[in-house]
This record gives sequence, C-alpha cells and structure tokens, in this order.
Amino acid sequence: MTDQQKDTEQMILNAARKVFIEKGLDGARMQEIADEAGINKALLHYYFRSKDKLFGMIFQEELGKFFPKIISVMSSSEYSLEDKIRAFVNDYISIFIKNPFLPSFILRELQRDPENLRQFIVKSGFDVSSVKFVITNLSNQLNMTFDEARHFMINMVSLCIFPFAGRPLIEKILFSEDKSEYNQFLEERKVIVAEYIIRTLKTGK
Amino acid sequence: MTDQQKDTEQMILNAARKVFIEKGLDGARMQEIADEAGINKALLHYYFRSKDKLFGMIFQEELGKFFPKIISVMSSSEYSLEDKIRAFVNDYISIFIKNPFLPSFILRELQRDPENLRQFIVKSGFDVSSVKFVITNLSNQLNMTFDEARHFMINMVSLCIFPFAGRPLIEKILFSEDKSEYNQFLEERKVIVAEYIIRTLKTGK
DNA sequence: GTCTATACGGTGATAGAC
DNA sequence: GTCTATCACCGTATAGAC
Repeated sequence: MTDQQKDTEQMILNAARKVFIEKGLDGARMQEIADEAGINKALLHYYFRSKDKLFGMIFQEELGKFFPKIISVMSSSEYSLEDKIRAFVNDYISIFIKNPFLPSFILRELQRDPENLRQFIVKSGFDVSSVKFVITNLSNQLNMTFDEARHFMINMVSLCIFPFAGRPLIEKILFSEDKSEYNQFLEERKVIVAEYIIRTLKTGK
Repeated sequence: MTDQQKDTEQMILNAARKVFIEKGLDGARMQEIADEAGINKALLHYYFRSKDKLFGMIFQEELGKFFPKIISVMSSSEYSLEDKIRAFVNDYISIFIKNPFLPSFILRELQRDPENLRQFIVKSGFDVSSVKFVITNLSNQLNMTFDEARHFMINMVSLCIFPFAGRPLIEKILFSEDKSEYNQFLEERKVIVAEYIIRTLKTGK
C-alpha cells in the first residue's frame, strides 16, 4: 500500500468518524463525509464499497475506545480497592473528556441495532468475562452478593458516562451559556465521583 | 372535531410515537408509521402536514414525560430528605419501567438537535428554575456548595437513567439471555439506588 | 376524510474517462 | 487512484378522485 493510498484512506476514516459520530448512521450523508475529506463520493465507495461497511469500521473503532481498558486494573491485587476505584473513574472520565460524543454515539447506535452487538464486542477485543470476574472479586471483598456487586459496578459506570450522554439537557437546565463551566464540572467529576463511591463503602451496606 | 377525526388523529399519534421512539427522526419512515396506524401516507400529511411537524408533537409529549414531575416534592418540607430521595428515585425509575425507550429517545434526539431545546422545555411546561431551587435547598440542608449539590443531584439522576439508556450493552455483557432478569434488576434499583444515595449522606462529605 | 397515483428531490451506488 | 456523469431507488409530499 502506497503512502498516498494510506493517506486517502485515513482522511476518509477521519472524515467518516467525525460525521458518523455527530449524525449517526441514519443521519450521516456520504456527500458530507466526502466534503469533509475533501474528495468526492465515488472515492468513498472505491475504498469502502458501501456506507454500511464504512460505518462498521468506525463503529468498531469507537466501541474499542468505549470499553474501559482499565477494567483489568480493578482485579489486580497491587492497589487498594479505593485506589483502584480512583484510577478507574479518573481514566474513564478522561477518555470521555477527550472524546465527548463517544457515549452518545455508542448508545445511539446500540439502540438502533442491538442484534449485532455480540460480534462487534468480540471483534473489538474486549474480554466480557473479565468484567464478570471483577464483579465476583468485588462481591468477595465487600461481602456482597454478585447481584449487589453488579449494581455497584453499574452505578460507577453510570456516574462516569451519563453526564456526557445527557450533556445537552443538563447543561441547558443547570449551567450557564459558558461552555467552560460544564467542562470544569466534568473535570471535577474525576475526583468527586470516585470519592462519592468510596463513601458508600465506608458505611455498612 | 368529530369522534372519527379524533380517533384517526390519535391512532396516528400512537403509531408515530411507537416508530419515532424506536427509530428516531432520521430512522423513521412515514410509510412505517402509516402501516402501524393502518392507514396510508397521504393521510399522515393531511393531519400533520409534514414529518417534522408530526415528530415535534411526539417529542414534545415525551419530553414532558421525561422531566421528573416529582422534582417539586424534593423541595417540600413535609418529608425528611431521605424519604424525598426514596420517593424521587422510586417514581422516576417507575416511569422508565413503564416507558423503557424514553431515555434513549430523548437523549438521541437532543444530541441530534440541541438548539431547539430551550423552546421545547418551555412548551413542555417544565419549570427549570424549580430544579435550581431544589439544588439550592439541598446545598443548605447538606452543608454543601451549590456546585457540590449539583453533582449530587446529577448523580441521582444518572443512577436512575443510565441503566435504561445503556441497557443493550449492559444486558449483553452482564446478564443472561432471559429478559426478565434485567427487568428484575431494574425493579431492584427503585430501592437500591435510593439507599445507595442515602448512604453517602451518612458519612461526612 | 380517505384513498390511489404521481411528482419531486435526494441519496447510495456504479460506469467510464483520464 | 481520482474524477464527472448518471442510474436506480427510496422517501416526503402533493394532486385529484371519491
């Protein structure tokens, strides 16, 4: 593959990523992706055959980003549980600060087509069983049932993700016009959410 | 307006609600709505002029459901703070159990078009300032800053909503094929989330 | 009010020149 | 590999009969 090919392909992917994440599969237009990439529609099909194929590439990539890579840290024995929670929350929220529309994108497209999810998860290289393993560990450490630990885990993830997925609404209702205020708020959550969760552990369940 | 008119109009709205909520504005087809309502496309336009207009009706309605009506209860002085939290969480989660796709729908469409949000909120009759009032009250009762109380409030809402918006993903990763298991899980959260939040109040911040 | 038929624009995809 | 031109289809919207 020549450099030129690689460049064009990459430019297309970058353009597609931007448009698909903002508009979704249904809302995106091949013309808009072509414009964004500075080429024409025909070339999109030359490289990726169809809109669906191109979308698949992007979705796969983004799903990979979405899955918390640090999940395995949660099951290590090197750090205290509290520090693991701090690391998880901090890293996960940081990912979304870097990719603010990632949560909305993933949630939207999963809703649109939940059927193919399993194969996408497999291809993304995410190890589903590791999450169950983490939860089992949690249930042991915290004297909880598996079900309770699952609630706990999902609570943690909810607190990280929702302020991104619900940003338009929350921001309009509870924040000023100044976007930096909400960004500041998200920044604060790296610490606040972790401490909030840890606090629940200090009282008996 | 005759009964017949009212019936047809209502049938269209019911069909449109179902299709729009599932597919979103971009994914929905007027043909599908017509089929669902047992009529033809032309009649849709006769009653609602355009797809956008029809969508607006539905979105407006659903946004009204989405806003927690019980928010004012939070600022009453009749119940203890803990009981108010229990009531809020219980009622809010109950709404989503009855309307499981409401959160995804609202979040998706807000993401698509955040601009017109303000006017939609106004028309939905939701009083934005009441939320700020509740948060101010919270900050007084809990010896917090406004900013901290806002985090607290958003945490509470996150824990209620996210398990619905993220259901396809969570269910696939952490639950069995049996749908009733996840429904049971959501049912449990009416109590678990409230107690989880209350627990954070019992340790000093 | 409700239907069938159709106009009209847009969109994904392909053909073919260079 | 990249472009222009074009096709075939689909989706919204309207015309007009009943």
